[in-house]
Formats: sequence, C-alpha cells, structure tokens
Amino acid sequence: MSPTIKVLLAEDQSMVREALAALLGLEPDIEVVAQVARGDEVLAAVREHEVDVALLDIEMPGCTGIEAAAQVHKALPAVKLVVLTTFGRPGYLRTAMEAGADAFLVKDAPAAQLAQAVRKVLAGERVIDPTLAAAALAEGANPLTDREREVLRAAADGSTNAELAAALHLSQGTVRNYLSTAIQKLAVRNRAEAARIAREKGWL
Amino acid sequence: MSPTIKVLLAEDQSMVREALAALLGLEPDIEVVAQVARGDEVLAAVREHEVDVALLDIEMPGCTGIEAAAQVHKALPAVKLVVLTTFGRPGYLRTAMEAGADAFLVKDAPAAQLAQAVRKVLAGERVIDPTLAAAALAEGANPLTDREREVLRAAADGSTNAELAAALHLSQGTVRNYLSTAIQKLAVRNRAEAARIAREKGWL
DNA sequence: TTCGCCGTATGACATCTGTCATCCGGCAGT
DNA sequence: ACTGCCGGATGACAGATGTCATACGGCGAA
Repeated sequence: MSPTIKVLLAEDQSMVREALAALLGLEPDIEVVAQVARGDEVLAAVREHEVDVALLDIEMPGCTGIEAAAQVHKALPAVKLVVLTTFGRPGYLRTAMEAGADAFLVKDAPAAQLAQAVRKVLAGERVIDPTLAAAALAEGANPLTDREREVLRAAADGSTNAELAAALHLSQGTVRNYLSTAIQKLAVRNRAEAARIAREKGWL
Repeated sequence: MSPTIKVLLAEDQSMVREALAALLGLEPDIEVVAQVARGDEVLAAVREHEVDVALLDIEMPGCTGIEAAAQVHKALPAVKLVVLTTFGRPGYLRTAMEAGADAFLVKDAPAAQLAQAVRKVLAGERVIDPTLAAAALAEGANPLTDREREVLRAAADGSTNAELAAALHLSQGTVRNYLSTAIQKLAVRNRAEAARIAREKGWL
C-alpha cells in the first residue's frame, strides 16, 4: 500500500477540529499531521509538514479558509485543497473554486464524505455538492461593486452613515448612494435586509 | 467496571455530529447509543434508548437544544444534560442552567473536556466554563421585556415597521416604542445595533 | 474615440426611524 | 388603596435614511 495521506486540519473550534481528527484517524490510509486554529497559520504548517491535502474551514480568525487556500495554491500548487464550511452559500463556493480549491464540502453532509473527498482530490478529482453547484450557477455572479460591498459590510453591524463615511473616508452622501444602489441591486428595501441577503448568498 | 455510559448526541450538522461520535467512541466507558439532528426529536430518542447523558447542541432545527433540555428535564429528571454550543453567549448559559442543564460547554474548548464532562455530570457534578460563568454574572439579566425581545427579534432581519406591526398585530407606533426602549436599554443608537448586541449576549 | 461603468460628490426631496409626552387598562406588591 | 410596571396606543417632532438628478475624472472596451 502507498504511504499514508498527510492531512492538515484548519478549524478554529478545537472541539470540532479534534473530533474531525478523530474521525479521520479511523481511516488507515489517512494521517492528520498538523492542526491549526487560524487561517494565517495554514501556509507555514503546510510547508513544515509536507502536507498532501489541506482541510480548511472558512470561518476562522486570522484569515478565512478561502484566503488561506489562495495562499497555499499560489505557493505550493501541488497541495490539494478541501474547503469545509458550515454555510452552503453559493458565493462561497464560487470564490473557493476561484481560489484554487479542489473540493467544497458543507458540514451537514455525511461524515463519510470527508475521507472520500480527501482520497478523491488526491486522485485528481474535484468534489462539489451538485445541489450547491446548481445554486451557485443559478444565482449568478455577485452584482455588487467592490465599494458597494465594502460599504455594505461596514454597515452590517448597525453603524450610522456618519460613522461609515468617517471609517471609509467618503462623504455621507456617497455612502448613501452606494447603499442605495446595493439595496436596488438586491431588490430589498433597506440596508439591514441588503446586508442579510448579501451575507446569505456569500457576497460579503 | 460499571456498564458503559449511554449517550445521546443531538447536533444538526452531520459531519460534526458523527465526528463527535467518533471522538466519544474512543472512550471505553462511553457509548453513543443515539444520534438526532433536530431538537424536537430529542425527548423521544432519550426515552427509547434509556440514555444516561444527553449532549445537546443549541442551534438546531425543530427546537433549540435548550428547549429540548427543558423537555427532558421535566419528563425524565434523572437524565443528565450537557449543552454544547458554538457561541459562548452568557445569556445562553443562564437560560440553559434554568432549563436544567448540568453542563455547559463551548465548542472551542479542548475536545478532552467533552468526555470529562459526561463523566462528571454522571457523578453529580456541574461543569461550567468559569470565564463564561463570570461573564454571565457580570452582565446581569436580560433587561428586555418579552415584547421588546419579540419585536427586536422580528426586526433583526431588516423588516420595516409596517411589516413588524402587521406580523405582530401591533400599531406602528407601538413597534417604534418597543424598539426605542430596547435601543435605550442596550445603550445603542439604532435597531440594527440593538439586534446585534442582544444577539451577542444571547438575549434574543 | 466614443461609450459606458466605476468611484466620488452635491443638493433636494420623501419617507422611515427614534424620541418624547401622554394616555389607558390590567395586574402584582406593599 | 396606592404605586409601579407591563402591554398597548396616539401625536408631534427631529434626525437618519433612501431616492433621484446631476456632475466630473478615470479607465477599459468597441
């Protein structure tokens, strides 16, 4: 038999991370050689442990799993990347694939798919939930411009126009213009709804 | 040695649930006898499998793990209850304890604490993160009245006053009054911020 | 090069939101 | 019986937010 597959696990919640490690540990051909809890520790750990497959959660401190994936893909293109996430947001799938991910799994898929995905990406396959792929194609690309996205993201926590203007070095009127166009593009009626919808679609 | 401890696992994300099962499966004295993915399936499963300890995630479809805990505590007070959650919100801890929980764990605690907690609650101990307990005591009780909470929860998704009034069978003015008092109690400047703060504290 | 889009900005306007004073009925303490 | 709080409501007002027209410079595509 070929040597074991060296896997890195990146996930900020230790209980989940160690549980996933226990799960993968049950597979004879897979070995978890490294665990990190922050996105910005991924690249160094991948280098140090000569990892074959990196399993990356998206929501992490430091940087997101998608950003970490992009870093690894650029520096070490041979390393396979599996992105794992709680939220099946089509926009996440899109950006993950653009960042060079080989697989995209949601955490409410059966656990068996995890080990399967690791083996498949190593064999050169791509693993994507077909439902999610369809959803990603159906909803189209992010209609928001960079600035609209920035302003909307900043507005999502309840900041007022004046605060947004100060934080982003814009005039208050401009802030309102961006939010207004974002609201129209998303076909909603106020910034809170716009933020919610954009978040759900993975557009923030 | 005494017979194995029978554990039920309630968690909606199958990958996490099965991973936690794998983790607990490594402990010789613990056996996961049932797994459910919805809060409203907990009570029946506890009954059917004569469970010793129920491990409950809070965020679940059907009903929350805290509500499930209350049901089990009322119907079968001998069953020990461990509440497990992603979010260390002091308000959650408070309501979980009021619902009869014996332990409260956050998912970013070390995995080893899980099995420990199962054994400890069975021995009659209570297991609570001391940091979180301090935070819960420090922030005091939920200052919002029932109606204020309801209105704020409904407002959190970006609904307009007219929609809230219609949905809750109130006048628009009353909706604004409740939101206004909630905003003042939370010492913030608008409904979006109020919703965010209340959510963070576990008050919604 | 011209067209269109993006980023930025202003001013005017309408509507929504938040605040405040005030009111009523019910209900729990004292 | 009185006081205070909660749920519910109204009206008036100020300020925040959303819309629209319009403008300008830059930059990429046709």
